[in-house]
Amino acid sequence: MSLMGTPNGKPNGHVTPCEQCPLRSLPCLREFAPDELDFVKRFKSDELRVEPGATFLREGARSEHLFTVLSGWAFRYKVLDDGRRQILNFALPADMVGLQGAVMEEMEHSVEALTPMTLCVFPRARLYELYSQFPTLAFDVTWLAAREEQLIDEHMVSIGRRTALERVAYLLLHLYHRAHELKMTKDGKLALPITQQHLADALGMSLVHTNKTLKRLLVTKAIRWQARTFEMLDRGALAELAGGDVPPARGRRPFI
Amino acid sequence: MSLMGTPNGKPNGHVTPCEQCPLRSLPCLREFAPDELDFVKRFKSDELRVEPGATFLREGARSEHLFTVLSGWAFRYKVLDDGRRQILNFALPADMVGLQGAVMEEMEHSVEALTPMTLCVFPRARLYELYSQFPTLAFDVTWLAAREEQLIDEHMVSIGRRTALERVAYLLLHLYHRAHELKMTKDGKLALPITQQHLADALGMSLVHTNKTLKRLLVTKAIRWQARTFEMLDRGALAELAGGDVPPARGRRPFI
DNA sequence: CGGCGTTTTGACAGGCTTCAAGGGCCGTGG
DNA sequence: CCACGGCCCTTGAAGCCTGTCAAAACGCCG
Repeated sequence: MSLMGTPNGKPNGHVTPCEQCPLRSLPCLREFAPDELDFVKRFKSDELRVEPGATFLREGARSEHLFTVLSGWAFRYKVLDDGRRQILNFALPADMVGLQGAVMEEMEHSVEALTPMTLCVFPRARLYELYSQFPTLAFDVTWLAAREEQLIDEHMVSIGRRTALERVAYLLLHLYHRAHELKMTKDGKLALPITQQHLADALGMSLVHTNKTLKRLLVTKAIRWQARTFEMLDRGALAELAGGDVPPARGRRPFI
Repeated sequence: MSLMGTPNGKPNGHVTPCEQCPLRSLPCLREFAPDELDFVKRFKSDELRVEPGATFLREGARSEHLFTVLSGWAFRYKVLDDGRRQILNFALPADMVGLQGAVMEEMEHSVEALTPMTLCVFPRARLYELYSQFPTLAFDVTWLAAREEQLIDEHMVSIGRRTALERVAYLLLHLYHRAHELKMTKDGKLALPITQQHLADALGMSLVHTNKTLKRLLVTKAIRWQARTFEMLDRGALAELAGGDVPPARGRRPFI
C-alpha cells in the first residue's frame, strides 16, 4: 500500500504477523483476546523501516498513518523558528507514535529515529473501525495517551523545577527503567543511542553545561556511560541524586 | 450519590441537565447527536461545587470519578518532596480532568481550583459503557487527551527553550487565547484568577524573577494586568515577544 | 591520514535564584 | 474606627548557576 505523507523510511518487504510479535511476551503488556489479535493483524497495513536520523513524522504535516514501535528508539521534538529544539520525550518499543496526527488535523511535533527502527503501520482512516468494533482496544489507545501524558508531566517537573544534576540523573534513571521493562538491559548495561546533545535538548540545558553536569554525575560512581553504553552501577544512589525514583508501572499497557 | 475519594467540594443540590448545558452553544465544541446527548446525560452522575484553593484531585489517590469543567478555572500540578511545585497546565470550562485517574490505577498529579468551580461528575466505573456503546464519544475522549498533550508539549517548549520574557508572553497569550475561545473575554479584557506565584510555578521560574520579567513586559504596552484583570492591548506585539503565536485551533472538541 | 561528529575544558558574562525588606490591600477583631 | 495579620506585589543587592564563545582532544570511518 502507499505511504504518502511519510517520505522518510520505506515499506518493509517482510511484515511480522501479529501472532509472532516479539513484544507480546513482555510482562508489561496485557494479552490480547483472539478476536482482538485478529483485528489488529488486519488493521496493521504495513511495516516501515526507518534509518537513524530520519524524521518520519513532521510538525505541520498531515499523517495518514499511525504507528507503533516494533523495535528501535526515537524521540518526539519541536523546534522554534530560530532553531532551538526541545525534545519532548523518547519513544521505545511498544510505544505508539502519531496518535495526535491521527486524531487531530495535523501534527504539532516531529519524530526522529535514533536507531534503525521497525514500525507497525496502521491507516488513520480505519482508526474509527477500531473504536466502533473493539471498545477494549479503543480504551487501550486512551490508556496509552494518558500514560504518555504522565511521562511528559514528570519530564516537565524536571525541566521546570529540578536542578541540572537532578535532571540528568532523573532522565537517565527514567530511560534505564523503561528499557529495563522492555528487557533491553543486560547485567545493568544498556545500549543508549543518544548523544549529550540529545540529553541537553531534552533537559532544556546547553550542551556544555550538560557535559559538565554529566561529569559530576559520573564521579559519584552511580553510573557509567561511554561509547553509547550506559551502565547502572548504583540505582539507589542515582535515584537519590535525582531527588526521587520514577513512579512504578501501574497496570499493563497494551501494545496498540 | 456518594463522592468518596473527593473530600474537597460538595455535591451540588441542583444538577444542570445536559440539554441546557451553557457550553453547548460554543462554536469550538462539536454538536452532540441526540442519542449521544441522552447517554451523556445519564452518564453524568452529579455536579460538584469546589471552592478556590481546594485540591479536588490529589496525587497518589485513586479517584472514582472523572470530571469535566462546567465553569471556573483550575490547574494541574505536581510537587517534589521538598515543596517545589510545577504547574503542568490550566483547566478551563469544557476541559476534562481526572482522565488519568480514571484510566490508570491512581493519579500522578493534583488539581486545584483557582475560582469557584462547577464540575460535572462521571463515575469512572461506567466509563467502559461509554466506550462500548458510543465509539464516537470514546473517540472524543481520546481527542481530548491528545489535545491536552499538545498543550503540554507547547508549554514544555516554553520552559525548556524560551527565555523568561518569551515564557511569560507566551503563557499569557495562550491563556488569553483559550479564554477568548470560551467567550470569557470582553473588550480585550479577561478576569485572570492567578497570582504571579502561579505564573512562576507554571513557567519554572522564581517569583522574584517572574515579577521583574512581567514588569518588563508591561512597559512594552502589549498588555495590562492589575487587580486580577488582564487586558490585551496589542496581540501582535505580544505574539512577537512570545517568539511565535499559539497554534490555531484544529477541529472542534466535544465537551466530554 | 584527513574529515567530521562528539566530547571535553576553560574563561567570562549575565540571567536567574536567593535573601531581605517594604508597601498595598483587605478582612477580622478589638 | 483603628490595629493587626495575611496575602500579594515590588524592589534592591549579592552571588551562583548556566549559557555562550572558543578551542582542543577524541574516536570513527572512508
